[in-house]
Amino acid sequence: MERNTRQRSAIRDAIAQADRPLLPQEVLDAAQLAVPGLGIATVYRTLKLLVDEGELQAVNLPGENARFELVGHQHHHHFQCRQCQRVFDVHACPGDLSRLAPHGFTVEDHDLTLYGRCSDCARPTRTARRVAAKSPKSKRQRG
Amino acid sequence: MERNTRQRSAIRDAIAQADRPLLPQEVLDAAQLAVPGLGIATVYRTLKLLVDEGELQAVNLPGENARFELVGHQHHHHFQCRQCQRVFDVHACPGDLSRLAPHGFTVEDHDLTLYGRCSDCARPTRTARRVAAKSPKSKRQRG
DNA sequence: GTAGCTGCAAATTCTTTGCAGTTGT
DNA sequence: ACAACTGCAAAGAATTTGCAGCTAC
Repeated sequence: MERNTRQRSAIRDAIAQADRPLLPQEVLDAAQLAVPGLGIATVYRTLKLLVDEGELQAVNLPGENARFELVGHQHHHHFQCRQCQRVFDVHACPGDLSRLAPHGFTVEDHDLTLYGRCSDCARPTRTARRVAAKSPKSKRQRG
Repeated sequence: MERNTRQRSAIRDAIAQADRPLLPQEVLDAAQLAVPGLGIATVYRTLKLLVDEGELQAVNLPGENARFELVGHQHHHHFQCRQCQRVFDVHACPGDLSRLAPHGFTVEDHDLTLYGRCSDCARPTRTARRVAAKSPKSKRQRG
């Protein structure tokens, strides 16, 4: 049976209180405020467990490490700001995309990621653009 | 100035002759047929170089390692078969998706991946479903 | 001849796993 | 009690990098 430990609560809380999907390292940083000794291995183990239970879902953006968020809303997509690199939920969906697939292919699902500027970074020239730097930079493609 | 080596030609050819985006390891396997001593480091270095030159583009699917293909066609998307795991190009596009973004957000681009069954694997009950297994299985999420 | 390229191996980064000790229930 | 959980460190996998030798041009 699943236990209720300080570590697990801290990890749950960190994700529940975030307004966007978090990287495992971000989860660790946040959860360590409550449980200083928390290790990254526990974070990974707990994330996997909570995903398997259906409490969390992984958000995999191209060229980025997996992020995690509460399931809450069913089908939705994501938006990544090209300036601050943060990822936001998009609760809209283009709908049925079966027509896009080649003949003979069956479409069961889809993933969509929008790229651009978030409202904080979109401001033209007025306010100095703040670079949030909440998410560590990635190292792979699409940089 | 860029040189024309056996290794580089083999890597170019491997990708040019593939009918789908290839993983670095798949590029290595294919290119080693022409240049047996080829090392994986050279493949990575060459892929990065060719991407920077605009000759190749990286195809990043959620939870999968990056694949590489010729640029050729501009904007297109991808389809991954949930049975054989192979990835195919989709030359259709849903078009402008700005409307999906939250207020204040600016959409500059998008990535779309369709999931389902490819024409080989879609067959209902008739032909036995062949599991291609051309692409090594990944280990991360969405498995 | 020399700068670019290559293979090898070591280094990095992200994630998983083995193990012994800790802790919910 | 006892299995689940945890931290640590080692193991793995994917990718990058240092370096000395090779090779196009």
